[in-house]
This record gives sequence, C-alpha cells and structure tokens, in this order.
Amino acid sequence: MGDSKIRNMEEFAAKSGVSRPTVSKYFNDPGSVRPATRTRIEEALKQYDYRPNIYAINQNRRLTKTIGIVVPYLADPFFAEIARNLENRCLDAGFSPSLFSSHGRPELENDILDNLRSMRPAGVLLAPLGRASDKTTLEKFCADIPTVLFDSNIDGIGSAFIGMDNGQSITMLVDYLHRTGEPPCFFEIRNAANPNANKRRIAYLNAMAQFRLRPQVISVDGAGWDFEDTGYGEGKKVIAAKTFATNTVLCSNDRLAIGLLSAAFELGISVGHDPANAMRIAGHDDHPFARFTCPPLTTVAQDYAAISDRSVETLFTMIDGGETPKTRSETLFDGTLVMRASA
Amino acid sequence: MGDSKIRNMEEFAAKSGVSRPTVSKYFNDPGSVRPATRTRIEEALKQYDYRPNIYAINQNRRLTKTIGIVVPYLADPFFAEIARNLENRCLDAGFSPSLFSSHGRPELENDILDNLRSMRPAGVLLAPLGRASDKTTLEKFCADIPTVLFDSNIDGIGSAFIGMDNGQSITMLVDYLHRTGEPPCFFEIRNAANPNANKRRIAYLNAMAQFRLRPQVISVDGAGWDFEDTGYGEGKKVIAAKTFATNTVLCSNDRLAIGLLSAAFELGISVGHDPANAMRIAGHDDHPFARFTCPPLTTVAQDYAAISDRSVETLFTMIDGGETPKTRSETLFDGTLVMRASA
DNA sequence: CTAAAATATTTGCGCGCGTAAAGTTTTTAT
DNA sequence: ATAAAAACTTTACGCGCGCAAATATTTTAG
Repeated sequence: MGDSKIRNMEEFAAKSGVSRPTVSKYFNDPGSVRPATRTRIEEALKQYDYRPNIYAINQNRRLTKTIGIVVPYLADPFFAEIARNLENRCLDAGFSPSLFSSHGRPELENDILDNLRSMRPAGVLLAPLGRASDKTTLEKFCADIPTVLFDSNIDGIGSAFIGMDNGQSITMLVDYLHRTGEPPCFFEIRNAANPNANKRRIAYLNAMAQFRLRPQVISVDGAGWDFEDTGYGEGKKVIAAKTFATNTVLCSNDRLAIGLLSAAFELGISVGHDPANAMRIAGHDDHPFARFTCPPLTTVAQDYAAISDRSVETLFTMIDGGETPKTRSETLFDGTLVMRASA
Repeated sequence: MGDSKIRNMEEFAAKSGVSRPTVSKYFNDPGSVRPATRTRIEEALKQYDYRPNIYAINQNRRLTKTIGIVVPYLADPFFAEIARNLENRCLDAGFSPSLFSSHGRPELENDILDNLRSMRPAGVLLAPLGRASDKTTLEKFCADIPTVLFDSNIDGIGSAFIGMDNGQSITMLVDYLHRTGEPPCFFEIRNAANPNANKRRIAYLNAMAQFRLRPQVISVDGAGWDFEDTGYGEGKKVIAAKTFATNTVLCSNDRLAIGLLSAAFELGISVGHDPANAMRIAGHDDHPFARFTCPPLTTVAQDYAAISDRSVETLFTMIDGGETPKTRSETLFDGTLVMRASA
C-alpha cells in the first residue's frame, strides 16, 4: 500500500526510476511503452498509489476521455436502464461516462449542454426532451461536439440517431391484437413531448388503414413525466364514459398502460387476453416493470442492448474518425412482440 | 451573441475593461465586486459568451464546487427519485452535482470512490451498497472527503447518516395490520445486501413480541437487485406451498411486494383489504409505482424530501464548518402510513 | 474636504501535466 | 556485427487560472 504521499508525476517518476514524459505516455496508453519500463512503473504504482491529476490532464489534452450521457428523465426506469447499459459500455472502452438527467426541464437540458461543452467531452450520447427541447441550443452543441442522438429523434440534430422502428412495432402489435380479438383503440397523451408518441399515433393510423379497420385515437391531457398518473386519472374518465369503441386498447407506452390498468382495476373491469375478460390492454417498450403488472402487460420490447451498443459504437467510430460524418445516419431497430396476459 | 471567440480570462478581462484577478473574483462570487464593476463584466459577458475553464479552475482551487452523489442502483426508481431531489438541491446551492451508480457491484463502488477522490469534491452524498460494500475503502474515503451517508447506514462510516426509522415504521405497520385483520407474516430476501432489511426484520420481531403475537419470518433466496423478480418467483412457491401462517404478508420493501402481488394474481388469489379477499399484502417505502399496482399497495412512505433536504444540509454545514464533526450523527425520519387497497 | 476604509489593479509565482525537439540508449533486423 | 528503428531521457514551453502582496484608486465617514 501507499507509503509516503506522492504529490505529482515528477515525484512518482523519480520513485519509479523512469522519466516523467515516459510515465505520462504510460498513463495515456500503457501498451505504448516497453514491457520492461511498464513493469517498473507498475511496480512503483503498487507501492505508492499515485493517480495523475485529472484536471491537469484535461486542461492540457485537446480532447478529454469523458463521454457525456444525457437522458430526459432518469426517474423513468426505461432511461435508467438504458443509461446503465451506456455507462458500462463506455467504461469498458476506457472512457469515463458522466451522467446527466434533464428531469423533464428544458432550461436544465440547456444548462447541462452548456456545462458539457465546457467539459470538452470526447463525445455525447443524448436523448433529448423532444418537442420541449431548445433546438437552437441543440444544434449549436452538436456542431461543436460529436453527438449521437438516441431514443428521441429530432430532424437534423446530431450526426446519427439510434432508436426503434415505431412503424414496425406498432403495425405488429395492431396486427396481433386484430388477429386475436377486437381491433385496438389508441390511447395517448395529447401533445406529448416525446417525438415517438407522434410516430406511434401515425403508425397506428396507417396500420389500421392497412387492415381496413376503423381507427379511434383517444388523446388525453397530461403534463410532465408522470405518465402512470395521467394514464390512471384520464383512463378512469375515459373508461367511465365508455369512450373506447372496442374492448381493446393500445397504449402509446407502457407507463400509460400501467396507469390504465390501475384505472380499470379500480373500476372493477377485468383485463386480460382471455375472452372472459371485459377489456384488453397493450403497451409499448417492455418497461422493466411490465412483467409484474396484474395482469402482466402485453407489449413490444425495445432492444435495450442493441440500442445501447449501436449508440456507443457509432459515437466511437465518430471519435476515432476524427471528424463528423457528412451524412446523418438513422438506425432503427425492430421491436419484439411480448405476449403476456393483458392482451 | 458571441462575436469573436475569447480564449481565456486574460482576453475576456481586456474586453470588459477589468483586470483579470477581478474577473476571477467575480466568477468566484459575483457579489464580491463593486456593482459598477459587476455591471461592466456582465455587459461583456452578454457580448462574448465566455466561461472560465473548469479544469484550470479545479486544478488551482484547493476545493472544487463538485458534490458527488453515489447510489447503489439507479435503475431502482426509489434511488432515481432521491437522486433527483439531491441534484436539484445541490444545483440550487451553486454546486455541480456529479451522479454515479454502483449498479449493485462492489468493485464499481470502489472505482467510483477512487475516481471521486481524485476529483477533490467539496463533499459526497453516499448511499452505499451495504453488506457488499468494501468497508476499508469506504473508511479511507470518508477520512479524506466530507461524506454524508444516506439510506443505508454502516456503523462508523461517514460523518453523518440520514435515513428512516425502520423501528417506527414497521411497528406502525404491524400495529395497523394487526388491528384490521390477521397479524402479518414477514416476507424478505435472505442475506439481503441492504442493511435496512435486517433492521426491518428485527423491528418486525420486536413489534410482534410487543403485541404478544407469534411472528413468522419467511426468508427467500435472491441475488442482485431484481427484487420484483425474486418476490414473484419465490412468492409463487411460498404461496403454492401455503407456507404463510396467516393471510397477511408484510414485505420487506415495495419492490418485493410488487413481485408478490404479481405471483398472487397469477395463482388466482385475490388480494385486498376487504375481507372478501383471500390475502393482504403490504410493502414498505412507498415506491413511486406503489400507487399503481393492482390493487394499490398499502405501505409506509419514506419522506424523500426530508431525507434529501437533511442530507444536503448536513453536508453543507460540514463543508462550511471546514472540518468533519467530532461525533457521528444519525438522523432518522418517521415513515407515514399509506393505506391503500392491498391491506 | 480630508482621512480612513473598501475595492481594483499590477505583478508574478505556481498548480500538474501534455507535448515537442534534440540527443541518447536499447532493441530489432539484416 | 552493424545499421536502422524504436524507445527512452532531457530540456523546455505552455495551458488557464488561483492566489498573494504591493500599489493605486474609489468610496464612505467624519
């Protein structure tokens, strides 16, 4: 363990019997020094636990080894889970991830990006708030820092977008629901901030048209990120008013579905795939808790791992390549149908 | 907006017609310079959006304005919510919070603390993994950096602990369940990492003794942080085996209860406070999703705001005071009974 | 209006490390 | 064994700012 305290790289270099520039080289890439030298440094490292001062390092490097990760709302387990995957992959690649949540607040998103810019990160993985985001700020930021967008696509922002194919997933879900019972109504939050919400409504309308079914979109008011609460409160009203044209409801996302399930339960309406039940409810995303609702939620699974992996890979190739690619790429992954008891 | 680019404080000072040291003083505390000078700086700030280099600042300051926040598992909405509160309070106080999740892995917790130490933060708010934590590392860390523990108490670690009074909360819950029906069995994960689990079991046993009731603790195996999964899988076995001595189950935490609710539902066992139901299930924590389970979960609410506020306050007084207090303080908040339909 | 107090400025050092150039030693290839 | 290549050492500068001391200016008090 540590004996006397080492104050800087100079002192440490003296202790290890290697010159300071070589020690510096070692810390930037241990493989870049001769094996014999490496051993000497690492021996010294065991004796005098020394770490280079990160602030001094970052001040002098043109680019840091930091990767910024920004999500719109970390208290949403979906983003928490994605963030966890992203963090792990960055760590594996030798970068230090720095995690930020906009907490649903556009001003905070701007502040975070401002802070991030002054951190001179190697790159940023950004899931923007969406409609609420300040596009000008986003645009400026992406011009300066290699940025990969994920989850929420905003046209023209960032050098790449990784997300899921809402058209594919919703069509599949509509198809399934239609084959197994009454065609679905679509339950969503009006003017939702997340751009996926829009795409899903449109995908629903297209799918229904394709299957020659009459669509019904129920848009309810709801602010903020308390989707369960909106699903519950507004769902109760809609169910009580018997607004749903069919017994099957496709929710814009799982959190809304969880709220709607809760509303149905309270009103004594049985939900389930079995025809004995009064209602069927399906969601979208395969939220971490969707397996544990009562009844368990039928939904479309997003491929968390694939989205995380591809986002990080895309960013790393951008970083390695040196410059931002000419053309903006969009990668969409297919969802997987998860048949559970609710629909 | 920004005209020509400012490279450093020297250039910016020239543009604003103020000397560099004064500008430096301004950025450390805008109120410490004369109003006239302040105006001149802020006028210049509007023209040439300049920000001091954080790395240069942090390298030269003895203490940074960073507050480290470390939670054991961010994908648990309980910690996500606490983290959100803590972040906001740090921001309000002019600090920059830096959020880390140990993701349930002790090595990662150690790495995070190592990184954090080299960041020379003004202070750290730490919710340790608990039993799995490397106590030696924690101890060393707390000796160097002002640290407030929250949620999980580890004897002697950190200068203060802020959490909830498991004795009070569990006693209240046992009392309530006993008054309104059969006395509760206690459902928990064997050898849980979190120290609260232990305290709750003991509190349960004490409470049952106090009310002269026969206790029954059911400890199931479960690794990791997938509490719902454990509650569901093991819960199904326990219910099927009719192990529970009474019809009332008090779960060690809400996430376990959510899993158990799911198990009961699958087995066709109706859960609810109403005597018509076959079973009653209660949880602990008032997890963000507890309101939306079917039936909604009766539980004890932790006072998120109080715990966050007090943790931050305690840390700030430590930071202001300069040195760590002689005596370690422990602050425990009472829980609030939340009566919902499940028990 | 003058002295005292408060605030600015000037000057200059230091933080810990990246990095480049020139010279030296070691390794690898022929 | 010798030349070429690779790795290392030495030397030196610069990054952008904190901070301290001495000096100059402005504000406030009497």
